[in-house]
Amino acid sequence: MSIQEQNKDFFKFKLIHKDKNSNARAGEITTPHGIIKTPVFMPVGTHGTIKALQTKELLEMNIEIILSNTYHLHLSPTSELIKKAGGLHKFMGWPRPILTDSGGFQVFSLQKKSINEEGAAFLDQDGKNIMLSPETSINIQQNLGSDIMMAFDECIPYPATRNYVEQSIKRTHRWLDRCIASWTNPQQSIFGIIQGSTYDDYRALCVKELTDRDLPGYAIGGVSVGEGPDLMERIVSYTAPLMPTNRPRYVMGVGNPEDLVMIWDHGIDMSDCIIPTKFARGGTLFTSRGKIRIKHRNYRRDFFPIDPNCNCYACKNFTRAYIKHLFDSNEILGAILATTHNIAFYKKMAEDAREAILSDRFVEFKRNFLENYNKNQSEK
RNA sequence: GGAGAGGUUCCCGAGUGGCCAAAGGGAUCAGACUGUAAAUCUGACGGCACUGCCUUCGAUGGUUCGAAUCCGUCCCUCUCCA
Repeated sequence: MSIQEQNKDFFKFKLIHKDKNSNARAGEITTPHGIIKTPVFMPVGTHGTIKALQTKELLEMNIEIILSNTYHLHLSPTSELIKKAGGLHKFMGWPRPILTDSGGFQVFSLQKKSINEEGAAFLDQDGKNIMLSPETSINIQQNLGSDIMMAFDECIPYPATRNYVEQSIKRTHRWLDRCIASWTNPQQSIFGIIQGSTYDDYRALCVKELTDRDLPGYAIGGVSVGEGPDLMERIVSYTAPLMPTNRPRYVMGVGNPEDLVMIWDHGIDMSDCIIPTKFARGGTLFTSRGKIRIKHRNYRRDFFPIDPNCNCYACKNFTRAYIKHLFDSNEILGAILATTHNIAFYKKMAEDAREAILSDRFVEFKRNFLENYNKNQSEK
């Protein structure tokens, strides 16, 4: 019996509506910790916290699901400790759904590592050896108690040769079977990850291999690894239609606001990205008129909110001049308000997209969004 | 009044004869960031007709092929003793 069949009492995806003029779709995911309306953007909380935000603020913003990370929580404080604390939800005071990445991205992003059939070996900052395998990754994620676990994969760097990609995806599929074999808790779903780099046939092969396993959800991985926006869209637009319509489709690690409307257009339901939180801490804020760099001199006497069209706490109560001042003074509240706004902006985007899809206006929504979003840039 | 220490590019602060337009911080300005080793990182930061030239290391006058660096004089700060 497949994982999907075994955990269908705990995990459901309902496709509510498909936009008539695009591939965009609106749905609903039911998990043990609550319902997620799609399309959804998942803020990233690698270390068990969305940097600069309190969980109560995320709840107030109606964030429905967050992402956390196997690798980092394994290093510290360890998944055993979190299990003792009652699981990650309880440990971090987050009652809603959590998706955990498997550590597969760290196989791509961290410098000191090696990969073999067994798994991936990392050298951590203290020079300690860290081994992550399909079994340890799933075991850690089960200790964390996330609602959605990601299969342990190799996120293939760009560019990659056909030969490398072929060897890598075969190994990732063997790893997937080992992940499935390690799975014990029907309340936790496992999503498989489609790799294949920029090669259509390998992407298609991965979709087939994964759907043969009948998993509760499927993700497109190995994008936003340096291939650029055009290739990313090509991969997503080719791969998404091959994916089952009755399962959530997740694009990992994406992206900019432009990327989000792009992937939604191609029928993607879920995505996550560090951009809104990380950019916020660097002073880049997203608005309906494009990005602004709040540290720039011209915001010194700007007494308007970050985005006049935004209803977030930061925009309702503070001016650009004040937030610039906080950044200039290196005050932590600057990062807090900036992150609050960026997360609210992404949340509103997803809500607006969903509303548009439900009334078959996604194409118009996307056009209007991009037109406004690019205005700022062209005015400069 | 006496003894001592010191004045360096926006600020702090290295530099005691050439490799010095002058280390390193800070500030400032700009950029980057896509399943987070990031409240981080990178670049610019005297001027210009810019593989070179000009101005700059308290002021001024010297020594020297060559001075922020050595010498004279002056101005100013700080510490201690009266």
